[in-house]
Amino acid sequence: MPLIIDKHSPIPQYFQLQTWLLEQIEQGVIKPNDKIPTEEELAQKTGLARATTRQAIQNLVNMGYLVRKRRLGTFVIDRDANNNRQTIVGILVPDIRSGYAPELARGAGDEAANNKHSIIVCSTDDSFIKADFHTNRLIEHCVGGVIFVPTAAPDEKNHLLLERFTRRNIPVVLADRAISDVEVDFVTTDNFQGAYELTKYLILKGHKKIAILVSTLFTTEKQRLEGYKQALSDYGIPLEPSLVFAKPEPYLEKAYLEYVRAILTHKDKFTAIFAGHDRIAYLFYSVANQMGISIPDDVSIVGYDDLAYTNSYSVTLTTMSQPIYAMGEESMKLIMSRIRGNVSGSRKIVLKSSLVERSSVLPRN
Amino acid sequence: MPLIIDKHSPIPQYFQLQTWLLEQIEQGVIKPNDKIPTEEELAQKTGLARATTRQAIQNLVNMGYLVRKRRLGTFVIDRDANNNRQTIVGILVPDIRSGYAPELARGAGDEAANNKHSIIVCSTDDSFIKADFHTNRLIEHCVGGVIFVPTAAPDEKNHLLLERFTRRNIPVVLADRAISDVEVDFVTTDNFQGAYELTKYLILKGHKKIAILVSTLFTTEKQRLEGYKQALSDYGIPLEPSLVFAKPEPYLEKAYLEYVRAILTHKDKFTAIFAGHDRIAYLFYSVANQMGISIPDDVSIVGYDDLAYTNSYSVTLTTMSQPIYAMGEESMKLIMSRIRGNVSGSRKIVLKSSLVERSSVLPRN
DNA sequence: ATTGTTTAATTGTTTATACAATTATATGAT
DNA sequence: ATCATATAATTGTATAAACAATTAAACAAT
Repeated sequence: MPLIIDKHSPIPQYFQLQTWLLEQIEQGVIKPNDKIPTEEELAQKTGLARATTRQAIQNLVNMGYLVRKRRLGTFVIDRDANNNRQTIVGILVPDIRSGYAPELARGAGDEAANNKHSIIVCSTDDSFIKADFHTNRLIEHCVGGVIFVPTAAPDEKNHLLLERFTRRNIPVVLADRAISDVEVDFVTTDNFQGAYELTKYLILKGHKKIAILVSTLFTTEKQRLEGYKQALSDYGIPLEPSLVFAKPEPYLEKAYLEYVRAILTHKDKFTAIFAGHDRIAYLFYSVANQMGISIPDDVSIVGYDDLAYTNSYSVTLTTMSQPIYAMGEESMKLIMSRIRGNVSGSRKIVLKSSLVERSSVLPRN
Repeated sequence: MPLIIDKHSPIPQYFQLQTWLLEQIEQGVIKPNDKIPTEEELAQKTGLARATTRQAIQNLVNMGYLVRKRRLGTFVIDRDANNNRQTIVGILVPDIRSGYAPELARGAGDEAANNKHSIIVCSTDDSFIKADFHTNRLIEHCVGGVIFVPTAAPDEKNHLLLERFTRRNIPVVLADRAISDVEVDFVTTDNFQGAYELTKYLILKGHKKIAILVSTLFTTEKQRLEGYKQALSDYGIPLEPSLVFAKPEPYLEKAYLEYVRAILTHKDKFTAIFAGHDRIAYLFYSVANQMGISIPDDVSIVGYDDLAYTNSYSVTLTTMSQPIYAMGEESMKLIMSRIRGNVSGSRKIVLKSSLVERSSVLPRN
C-alpha cells in the first residue's frame, strides 16, 4: 500500500491522501489510538502543501475517524470504546402477530434489554419485497445487528438481503430457517430429530397410516418431512405417497383450510395426522369439528411448535415444544457477541425441542 | 444583527462569521432554500480572505445547515423537507407475546411502514420499572414519537413516564388505556358501550344471574364493569355483589386461574359469566373442562377482545370484537400527524367494537 | 513537594493567489 | 425546433507563507 499521490489524476490530491489514510485505518495498518504522521510530515512524504494534507485530515476528523490534539498530533479514534454505535437490533419475522414470532421477539427483546439495546420489529409477510423495504429502513437506522427469519422467496433472494447487511459489516443471525451456502450465525432447533420423535411416538402408539401436511418452502418443514420419512423407514412402515401432502407454498389460513378439508374427506385412509405446525393442527381441529369428526377418537393428531395457546383449551394438542423464547435469546446473544467485536467464523446453535404429550393422540390396536 | 468581524477578538474570525450565519438561519432571516452570499461577497463585506469565509461556510455544510452547488451558490437546507429527523416510533405494550399487543404492533408497524418509519417494540410487563427503563432507551434513540399503553402502576407514575417524553417534545399517543388528567392524544374503544351491549345480549338471552371477573387496574376494564352494571340496572336486574369479582391486580395466568376455579365452584349461583377479556374466558374454558362443566350447556360465557385464535377451535367464544389492528393504525396516524408538525390540542379517537356471536351462550328460559 | 516558567512540537487561523471543474444560460449552427 | 458550443458565475482544489494558540514536558523557583 504505497503512498503515492498522482498529481495529474482527476481525483483531487487531498482526496487521494484521505482515501489512503482511511484504508490504513480500516485495514488496521494504523490502529485505534495510534498517532498518524503530522501535517508537515505528510506534506514532505507526499510533496503536497501542508494545507492540502490538512484538508485530507480534517475531512477524516469530520467523518469521525480521527481526533486532533494540539501539540500532540492526530490520532485514530477507537470507535468501539467510544461506543458511537447504535444500540438497536432489527428483527425480521414473517408476521409479528402470528406463529412463534411474538415469542421470538420477546426472547430477543429481553436479551436486548439486558444489554441496553432495543429491537425494531419488522413483519415481512414472508415476502421478499417487504423484507427488502424493511432492510432499507434498518440500514438507514444504522442497526447494530439483525435477526433474520428468511422469507419464502428463493435462497438467492434471501442471500441478496443478507449481503446488504454483511457488506456493511452489520452482523446477522438467521433464526429458525436456514439458507443454503451462507457463512452466517444460525440458531435453530433440530426439526429432523423432533419430527422423527413425533412420528416414532405415533408409531409406538400403534399408528401405521400417518398423513402429513407441511409446506416445503422452508428448511424447517422440509426437515420435519425428512424426519417423518426416516421414522417410518426405521420402523419398517412403507411410505405411502398419497398420505404426504407437501405444499410448496407458505402457510395461508385460507389455502390450508382447503387442504385440511380435502384431507379429512378421506379420513378412512389414515389413523393419525402429522401437522406441519400447530396452526395447521388447529385448522384440523376446526374443520374436524365442522365435519363431525372427533379428535382424537376418530383421528389422532400431533402438531409442532407448542404455541402459547396450545394448552388453553378444552382440546389439547400433543406437539413438539420448541424453545422459541430461548431461540430469540440465543440469537440476540450471538448478535451481542458480534457487536462486542467477536470475529470468529459462523456459529450454529441447535436447541433441543421436547415432546409434550397431551390428549390429541389415542393408541390404536 | 450587524455583520461585524472583530479582528482582535480571541474568537476566530471564521467562527464569528459562522456564528453570524447560523443565527441568520435559525432566526429565519435567511430562510430554507434561500441562497446565501457567495464566498467572494462575504469576503468583501467582512474584509476577510475568501479562504476564511470558505471555512465558515464549509463548517455549516458539515453541520448540515447548508448545501453548496457549483456555479449556483450556497443554499440553506430545508431540514423538514430533507427529513433529517429520526424515523423511529417507540411502542410500549405490556407484553408483545400476549393479548392484543401483537395485533396492535402490526397495525402500528404497517402504518409506520407506509410512512417509511420503523417501530421499536418494548414489553413493559405492566411494570413501571421496566417501562422507565425502556423510556430511557427510546429517548436515547431519539424516537420521533411513542405509542404508550399505560402500565398497571398508579396514574402518577404513568404521568411521570409521559412527561419524560412530552418535556422533550416527543409526541405520545395513549393506546387503549387512559390516564386521568392528561392532555395527550388517545385512541381507544368504547368499553362501556361494549360491555353494556354484551351484558344486554346475555340478559336478552334470558340470563339474570351474570357473574363478572375483571381487573380494576385499568380504565378499560373498569369501564366494562360500569357498562355491565348499567345494563343490569337498565333492565331492572339488581346488582348482586357476590357475583362481581373485581380484582385490583393485573392479569396473571396463575392468579386468575385460582379465581376462575373458585368462581366455577359455585356455578349454581349464576347462569352466565362475563369475562373481563378473552384470555380470562379461555381460563374458564380450561378449568370448566377439568371440572366437567360444559360451556355453554352448564354455563354461558362471553369474552372481550376477539383475539385471533378465538375462533380457531372447536369451542368458539361469543365476544366483543375490538378493532385492535385499527387501533394500532390510528395511533400511528396521530403520531405521524404530530411529526409532520400538527400542533392542535389533544385528540381522542374512539373506535367501534362489534359483538361477534359464536356459540358460548345458550338461551335460558 | 508544589508551583511557576520556558521550550518546542503541533495543530489552529488567516491571507493571497491561481487555476480547475461544473453547469445554467445565452448564443450560434444545423 | 434541436443540438452543439461558448460564456461566465460559482464552487472546488492547490500552494506558499505567516503567525497564533495550546500544551506536554523539561526546567527552575519556592
